[in-house]
Amino acid sequence: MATITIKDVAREANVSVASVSRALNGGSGVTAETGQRIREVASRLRYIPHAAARMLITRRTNTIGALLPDLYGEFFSELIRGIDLAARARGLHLLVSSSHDSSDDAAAALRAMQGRVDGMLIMSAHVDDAFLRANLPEGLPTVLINSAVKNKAYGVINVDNYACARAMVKHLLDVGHKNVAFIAGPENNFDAQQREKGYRAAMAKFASKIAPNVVAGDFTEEAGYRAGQELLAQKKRPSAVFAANDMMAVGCMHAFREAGLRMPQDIALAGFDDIPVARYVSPPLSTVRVRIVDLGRSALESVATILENPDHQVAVRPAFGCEIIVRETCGASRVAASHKKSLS
Amino acid sequence: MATITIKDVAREANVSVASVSRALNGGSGVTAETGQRIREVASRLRYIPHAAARMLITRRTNTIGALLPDLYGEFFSELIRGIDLAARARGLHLLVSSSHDSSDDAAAALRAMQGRVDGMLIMSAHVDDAFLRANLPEGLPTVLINSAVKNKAYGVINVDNYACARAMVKHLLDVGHKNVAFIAGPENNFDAQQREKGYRAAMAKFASKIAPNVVAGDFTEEAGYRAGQELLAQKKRPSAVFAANDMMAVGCMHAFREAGLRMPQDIALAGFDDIPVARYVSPPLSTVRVRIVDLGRSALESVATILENPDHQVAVRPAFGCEIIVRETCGASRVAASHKKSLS
DNA sequence: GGCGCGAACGTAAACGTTTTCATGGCGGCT
DNA sequence: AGCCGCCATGAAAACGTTTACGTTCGCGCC
Repeated sequence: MATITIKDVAREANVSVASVSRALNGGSGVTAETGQRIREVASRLRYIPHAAARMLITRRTNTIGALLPDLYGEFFSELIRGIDLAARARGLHLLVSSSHDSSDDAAAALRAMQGRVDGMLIMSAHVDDAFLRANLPEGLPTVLINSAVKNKAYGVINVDNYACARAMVKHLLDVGHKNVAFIAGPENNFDAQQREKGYRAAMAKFASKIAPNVVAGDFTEEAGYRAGQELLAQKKRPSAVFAANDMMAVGCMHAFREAGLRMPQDIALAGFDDIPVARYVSPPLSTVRVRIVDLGRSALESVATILENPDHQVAVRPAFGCEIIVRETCGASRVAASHKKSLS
Repeated sequence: MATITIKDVAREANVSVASVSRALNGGSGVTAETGQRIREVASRLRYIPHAAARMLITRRTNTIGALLPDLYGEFFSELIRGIDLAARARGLHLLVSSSHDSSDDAAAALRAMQGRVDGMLIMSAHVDDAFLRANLPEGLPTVLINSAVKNKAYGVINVDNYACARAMVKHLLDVGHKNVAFIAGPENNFDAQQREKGYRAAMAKFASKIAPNVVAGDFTEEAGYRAGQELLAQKKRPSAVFAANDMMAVGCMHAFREAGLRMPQDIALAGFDDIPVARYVSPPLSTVRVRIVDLGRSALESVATILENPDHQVAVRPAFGCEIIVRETCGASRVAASHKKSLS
């Protein structure tokens, strides 16, 4: 209970507190012999430096804050895992604040972290330039994850939604589908916007004769279900549907099956995210996978880099790649092989 | 850049630092008028108290640490969400350290948190009584999640795996299956042990003529697949199989389907956890659901309670209940209704 | 042998709060 | 009118480190 301080160690080892500090930190400035003795005493006494006192004088918390939105399960845990892994590798601590749903909520969470962190990792839909300027102390190293904000003051790491969506649409066209429709995500969602842009770009480039066919959605299974019904009701039913995320694809799948359609024979389907469920629906869903662990890891390394050399201008990390996961719903030829692989 | 301190506020408001401190914290001991003026100046100057300095003098970090193992995605994020929600409601911060796979790893993570937290939330397979005594400073409020450790010094919150497994087995017996087999989890896993005990208890009580039939597993899909094959190779094939978790149930399902068996007509199947995938496999998997968010929330409240009145003896919270989710694989009669409900 | 220099170590200031204690003023009671 | 006590306020100590700056000592070189 009686917390023991550096003074206790100093007294027990017959040295001054300064020497104890030197021995335990740098190690330079003390004899190898005394250093040894001090360390010995310290561990015998189970001395643990008072973190707050150290922070106070050092002006370093060795902690990074992570501000995350109310995230879908799988994505969240993978992201945290990546961040945490990288943080521990660098001896940094991780202060998290997740599941805030309003802008005010996020602002409060952000302010609460003030002074407890050396840098911030922020991922949130509510975050824009004004928000950051209002709630972030200037000079605090900050990296934005999946954000549309473009400001020299912040690092940004984004998934290359545009290129990935484009690639998936191209794939669908390549395997023979002409009339590819798209189920959009929430309007104000940056990921969703980029994916839609990717869809439109691919259509414009590789299927210029077909008009883009976009129906509304909001990333929920429910919306996917409705969008599926809407697409089936169209005069000219699309031959393939690309949903802006897997949840909507799953909902869409229900609508198709309800209508008695087989996939991919009657209609093809693809999603985005490769959530675990994608493998287990039947037929297994073709989708686009993002390496989320790497995203988190990279985000942390980025903020750590800024931390280490503040002069160094904020490096905008290259956007992250994804990979096309070919399962059964997209009607590609190499179905069997791909499916087996994805199960192993 | 120039961080502004309480002194700056004091000077600007023509008061002493003591008054500023009082005005910003308790509010008592200072005129309403001066208090107002001070708060005004503080917010104009965008003053934010230096957390470390406050911790140093207060000996309170207002932070609790969470030590978590390498957890399966869904479970992890739900748990964190619950913890985080409760923490923010109480104005506490959350320092997380996850995905450590060895005991040494966990010890290092634990030690690194020393002095940065007021209390700990620990969930890990590697944690036993000796480990805690060696790595945890005595007197640090600690709550263990899903742990077999019984020590008056720590709070413990467990899922009632035993009762839930027992209930599921009873359900399988109730709907007419006689010969219920069990696929076990890892031997050293506490959850797995409890679930197996629940299985054995239910069999002993409600199907005393049938010998328990347990095959080995380790919570992976792969193990479930092998266990499924093993069960099919038995002289007398079981009429129902209860897997210790959903992942193994899914693997088992693959084995059954590979053998041309239909579920539930030819053989029934049930899992544990209600991971999202359970709804999407076909046929949808009957399983046992645990309210993980509540588990996390409750764990945090528990440690916060200890924090607030240290005298109060550590309350061992009652174990958490679960619910039986009846879908299609268990062959119960009310399939349609239940399925519809679970999708809504 | 003295002088200077570097290494080992000690002293004390500084970090930004909270909190205890002292001080002064003001109002109410006798 | 005088005194007591309360309340707002200020001064200063304390929290446990790190680090700049002295001080001492030993050693090599002139």
